[in-house]
Amino acid sequence: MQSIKTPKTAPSTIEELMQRARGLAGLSLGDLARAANIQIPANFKTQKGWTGQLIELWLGASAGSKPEQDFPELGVELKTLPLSYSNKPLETTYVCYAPLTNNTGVNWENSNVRNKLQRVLWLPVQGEREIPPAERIVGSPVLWQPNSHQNAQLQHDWEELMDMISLGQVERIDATVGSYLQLRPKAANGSVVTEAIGEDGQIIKTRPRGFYLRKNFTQDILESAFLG
DNA sequence: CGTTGATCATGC
DNA sequence: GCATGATCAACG
Repeated sequence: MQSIKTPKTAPSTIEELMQRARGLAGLSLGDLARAANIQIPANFKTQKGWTGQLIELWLGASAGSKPEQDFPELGVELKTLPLSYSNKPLETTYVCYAPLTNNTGVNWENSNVRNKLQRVLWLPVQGEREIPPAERIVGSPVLWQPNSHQNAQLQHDWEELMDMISLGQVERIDATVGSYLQLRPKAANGSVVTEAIGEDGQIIKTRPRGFYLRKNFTQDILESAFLG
């Protein structure tokens, strides 16, 4: 393995970001972890976000739990994407928390979903569970922006879901609603609750929800990128 | 076997 | 509890 090192600063241009990302392609997560002196888990049962955090380190993303893009100055969100042997996504992609109350004035244009998805750097990684994390190979990065059709469908899904949330139907939303986006529980465990709007407009307690991208959608994104 | 709902680690 | 990074695993 060559003498590559983790960057100490964020990339100042998208081209610099892409060069860093392309430099990771073909390397294993074990290569990257060892070079950064990071312990490698045998599986992800207790460290589900390990890959994403490792790649963030290697690309110089600003760590933190702020609800904004990974590279705010570049307007780029970073997402790792676990792929099967046939190069299809093995998991859905988390986008952001879903606001369940105080949504007056929130629209698609100023939504967190749109902000996050305006420009995404996808970094595919082998994801089959039988491949130990250390041996999983990083793929070629894909810089994506939604085309007009994708943007329209995302907006449609977002509006449908947010309408249901605002109309007190959050408990009637399951993961089948939405064609690109879906809404699913997002919490440390089942005892975590937050406020939402109930059927009669009253405040209720419910499990926090997050927006996710369906696998079929992220698969389309990858295929389009590699078909040119 | 694919999807939905549940869950894990971390920082504040 | 919120928000980041996601994958796990029970179930239909």
